[in-house]
Amino acid sequence: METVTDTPWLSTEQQHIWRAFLGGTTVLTDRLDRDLRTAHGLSMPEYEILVRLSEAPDRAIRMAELADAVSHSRSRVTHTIARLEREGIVQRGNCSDDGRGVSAILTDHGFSVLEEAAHTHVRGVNDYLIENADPADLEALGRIMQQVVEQLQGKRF
Amino acid sequence: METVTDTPWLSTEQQHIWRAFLGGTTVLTDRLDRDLRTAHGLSMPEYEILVRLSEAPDRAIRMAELADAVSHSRSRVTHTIARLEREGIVQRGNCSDDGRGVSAILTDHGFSVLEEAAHTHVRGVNDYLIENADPADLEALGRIMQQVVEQLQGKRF
DNA sequence: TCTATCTTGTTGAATGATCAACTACATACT
DNA sequence: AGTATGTAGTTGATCATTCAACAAGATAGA
Repeated sequence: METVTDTPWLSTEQQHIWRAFLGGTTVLTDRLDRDLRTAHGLSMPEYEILVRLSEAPDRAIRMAELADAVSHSRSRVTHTIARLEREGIVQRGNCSDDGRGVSAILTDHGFSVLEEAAHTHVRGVNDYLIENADPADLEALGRIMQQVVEQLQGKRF
Repeated sequence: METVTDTPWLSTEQQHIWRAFLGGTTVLTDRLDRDLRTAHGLSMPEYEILVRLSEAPDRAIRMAELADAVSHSRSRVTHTIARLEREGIVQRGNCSDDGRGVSAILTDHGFSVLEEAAHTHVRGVNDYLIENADPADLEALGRIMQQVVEQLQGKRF
């Protein structure tokens, strides 16, 4: 007899979907990461950060806000920004309103690195994912992942 | 004028889908990984390996084959199996037919660890992903990711 | 004001992943 | 047989991520 605490095992079909998802995300992110690295010396998480900065007013975002935007820990963002700073791609600045605050700012050099990297990345997303998928299926993908984000975003436990 | 080498920039809608995908996979895998870690001391990549082993004849798979199955590098699998071996979850064995071959074998203890972890993992997949998605959308997800796997699988360059 | 508590961001150690170099066995060719 | 090339797996160094601990400023309440 079933109780509410029983584990709801996946159907065969659901297992196939889940494995395709796992395998697909792995090979896709690996490939996009590799393309960016070899052509521009940028990892995908780094690229994501630069994209956010490039879109922000003054190309600057506070560390905590940036961490939330890309769903990384604060510590991770600190380390990543430190690396990017060493390469002259971003710089740090203080916040006027909050004495604790630190902003990451995209430099001009960083912006041009990003502009070049964007070609590689967008071409990859297009070729590996979008090009081979039915547009209706892509919309379904968007709906599902949007739902996942809204459900889990920010919830650590 | 456009040429064949121009970068095909994404439409606004495609950008939304892509960002939802990135954010969704990040929070989903983070959450599933955290659940497994806190409850069973296993990472998700480790869990994936144990699942493959549990389904194989004699609960054993050769290192290279295992690496391919989970899309990890050989080196990574070597290190991961070394860790799992230290914990008594897998053990190594030689291949009868190939002098170079090494098999990873799931131990009885490893199997029972996996059995328990499976409850946590499957519940997570169900609650975070499957439960909140339209079944037709899930099928679309499966189609897309299957396509991605087939296109990129094994291609390093 | 004084205190307690929360938030921000950083630090350094420990863990895990990547990369290049290497050993050993297998396969193919002469 | 002998040689060359390919494949399996490991190793250790380097790099990135996580985690716990911390310092400093913000906020709220007595």
